Amino acid sequence: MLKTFEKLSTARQHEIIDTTAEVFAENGYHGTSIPSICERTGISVGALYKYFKNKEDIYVSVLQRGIDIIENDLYNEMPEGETIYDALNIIFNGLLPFYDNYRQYIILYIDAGTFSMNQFSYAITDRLENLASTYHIGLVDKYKATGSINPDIDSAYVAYFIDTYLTLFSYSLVSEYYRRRFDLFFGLDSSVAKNQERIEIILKSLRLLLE
Amino acid sequence: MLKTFEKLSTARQHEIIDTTAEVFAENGYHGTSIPSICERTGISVGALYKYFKNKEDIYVSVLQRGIDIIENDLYNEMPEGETIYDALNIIFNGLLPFYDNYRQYIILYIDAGTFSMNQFSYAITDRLENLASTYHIGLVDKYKATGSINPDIDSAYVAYFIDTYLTLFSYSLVSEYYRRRFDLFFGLDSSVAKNQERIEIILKSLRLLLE
Amino acid sequence: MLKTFEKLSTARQHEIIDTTAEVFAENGYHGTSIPSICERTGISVGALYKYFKNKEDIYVSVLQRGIDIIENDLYNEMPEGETIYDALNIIFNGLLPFYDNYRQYIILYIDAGTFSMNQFSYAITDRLENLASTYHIGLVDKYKATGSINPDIDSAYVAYFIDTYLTLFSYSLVSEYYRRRFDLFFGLDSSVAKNQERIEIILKSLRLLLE
Amino acid sequence: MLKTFEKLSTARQHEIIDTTAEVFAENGYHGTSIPSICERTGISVGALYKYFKNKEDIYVSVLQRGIDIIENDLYNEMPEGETIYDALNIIFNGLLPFYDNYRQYIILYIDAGTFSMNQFSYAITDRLENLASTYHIGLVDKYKATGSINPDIDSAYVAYFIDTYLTLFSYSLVSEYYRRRFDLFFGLDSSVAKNQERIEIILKSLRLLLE
DNA sequence: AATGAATGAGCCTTCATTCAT
DNA sequence: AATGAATGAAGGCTCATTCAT
Repeated sequence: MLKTFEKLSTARQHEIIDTTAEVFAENGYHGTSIPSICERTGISVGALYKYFKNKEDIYVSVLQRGIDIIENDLYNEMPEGETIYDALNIIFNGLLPFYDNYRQYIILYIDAGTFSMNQFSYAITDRLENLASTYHIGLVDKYKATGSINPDIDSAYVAYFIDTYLTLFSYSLVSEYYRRRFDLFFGLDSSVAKNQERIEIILKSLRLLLE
Repeated sequence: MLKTFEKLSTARQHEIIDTTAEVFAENGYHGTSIPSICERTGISVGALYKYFKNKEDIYVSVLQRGIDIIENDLYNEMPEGETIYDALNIIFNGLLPFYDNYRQYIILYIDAGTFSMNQFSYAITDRLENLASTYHIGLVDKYKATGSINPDIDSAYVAYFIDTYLTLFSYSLVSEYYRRRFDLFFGLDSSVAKNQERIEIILKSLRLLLE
Repeated sequence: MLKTFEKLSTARQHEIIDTTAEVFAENGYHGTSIPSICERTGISVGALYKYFKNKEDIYVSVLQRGIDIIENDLYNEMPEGETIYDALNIIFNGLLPFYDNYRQYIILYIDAGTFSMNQFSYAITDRLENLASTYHIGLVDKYKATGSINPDIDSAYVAYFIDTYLTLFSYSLVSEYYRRRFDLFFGLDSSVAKNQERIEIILKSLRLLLE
Repeated sequence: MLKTFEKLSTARQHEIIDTTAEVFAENGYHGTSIPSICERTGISVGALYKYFKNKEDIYVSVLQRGIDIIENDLYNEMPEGETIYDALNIIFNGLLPFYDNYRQYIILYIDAGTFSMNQFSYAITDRLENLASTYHIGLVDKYKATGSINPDIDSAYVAYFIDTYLTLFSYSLVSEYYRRRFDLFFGLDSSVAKNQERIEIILKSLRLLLE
């Protein structure tokens, strides 16, 4: 027999989880109360506890949904591009609409790296981390083949480099802290700088160091 | 009139704050209770509220102390080294003893990048972020002068690159999440890999991309 | 129109009530939840509330069934025996199989004597208490007639004496408390003593004081 | 350092526990809510949880106090009396003022025999049960010595007999159920019968069967 | 200056009961 | 007739903060 929650329409399930993710993103796990989730989702306390076992189960479900989204929206296909820089351009720009729709998941993704969230690392570790390393190493290998990157360099090094910049750029999209950190290095004024501008700097940086 | 807390000996002040930092690091801001701080520090509730205005004030004081330590222990002087790689070797290895003494502050430093901690950004932003960018740009400039790095490249790019790797390595010292992420890229087994090994990979990576 | 519950086969009705009685026996009235009853009986919440008005009604139905059983299984016929001691031997030993099948009702019978269950007294008082006194007074009168008991003693005194020992023995079958109390008086080791042994002590006791 | 509760005056401690005992007696363990205890004792929830670890701890403390009282008020000294019947007369009548002051503890004492309270038997078993058996066996032995009771009968049998009648009389003082059971046997009208009358019947009963 | 007892709002969770399907 | 999703009050317990001593 299906779990109660799984009997809801997929759209409704997503709506509930995405909204809940927002609340967790805004306040953190411990800072989020069950009533506040109920209020935002329009679900009664009783119903919520029919849907999920407890607060931890709610959080894990949110994290799983986040990974699903990242998997489907970000890592589903390799971008087409003449050189790896074209490809990276597409990837970085692709983050912007993702950010518009699902910024809460980027936030939770940062939270997941936090020490006090270690108890949840089991819930994301297996799937998410593999995803990024596999994807980026694949990307590098692909462009090694087309000659736009030096084939003598171990792909892992390049892939880690790219992933790192991508990760910190994602962080900067939602965290004032990471945004200021970036802007400070490159002399940008955080209150007016545009993400487009930041992407250009990053791409230039990648090019500079990879070529 | 002096704040009550400041009348304590400096050593006692540090002892209290460092211990409190541990508790916050372990449980996060919302997950930390005042009674748990009192228990760990051996201070009575009444005294704690004489020392600090409220929970938020305690947290801010902890963050300030963290920056003091980082400033004094990590960024106080440029390492001596023939090439920039020698210098970086010293810097990365210098993190290990720092980690032994003050890992709680690294954890709090990660927490600070979290969205739900944005309310505390003001308390660290001004000092800490400047510190890192100034230091690393200075470092790069210094070694540009000695010729061990290409003077045509804008120092900001190199400095950001170095700072990024340093930051993520710090994170990996305390966060399972970041540790696994790194290990996954480079095919290390997280349960046995040593930090020394990770530092070598990072230094090789820096060298590879900078030379 | 018949109550919905009464349209079920008698066997099914008994099955449901006996199982529900188990749950109430294990956890007490307030400690028993409707969902736990549904789970154990395999009945849906909706159905349960079609069968019974509310939790109180369920409990009362269980108590009524308990009295039915006691009436039919324990007090339906006088035991045949040469002397009253033979008869009592049969009665006490008859409790053991009853206990195997319906221990939950003995438990509920103890609960019923509890102050906080006074609200349910009405549901059992009228039938159950009369049953025991009538039966035991009848028993005594019968054996007075056969000469195995002194006819000058008021039957009520003897009957109450017998009923008391029978009641406390029943209690000891299900309650650790009453079992230990008995064993302590007679120097038995609760962890190994057998019910057969206890019955013998009781019968000896009755004989000693009645003869 | 003393527990917070133990810093209160003994009178206040007793006041709190005795009142709490009343609430538990009226509603049973599961039927009693923490707020209801707070309301009746005039203590705040926070204070209550400073005094006691949790609900179970409160209950156990109440049980312990009950045993203290029983020990000091009921079993502290052997009654003086020419024959054992004089002594028993004193004992049974001694229950009446005890009942006036501490009826709640008699109720809890009944509850303790309940199956769903088995989890608490550890808290009373060791002290209370020994108390009664030791006392009554001692009583019987004493009067065997003075010749008012047949010295050939094993004291345990007589003591258990006495204790049983005493126990059920106590029960009848607080439980409608046990009161009616007694009255039914002896043809009393529960609505008008006096305890004095019941004591006389019991004493006559003891005399009848012991002599 | 220091203590820790006291408060009661708020936490997570479960409950008896209703009602649309 | 039967299901089980939904409700929200109430459960036990912890918390940040105050204040009398």
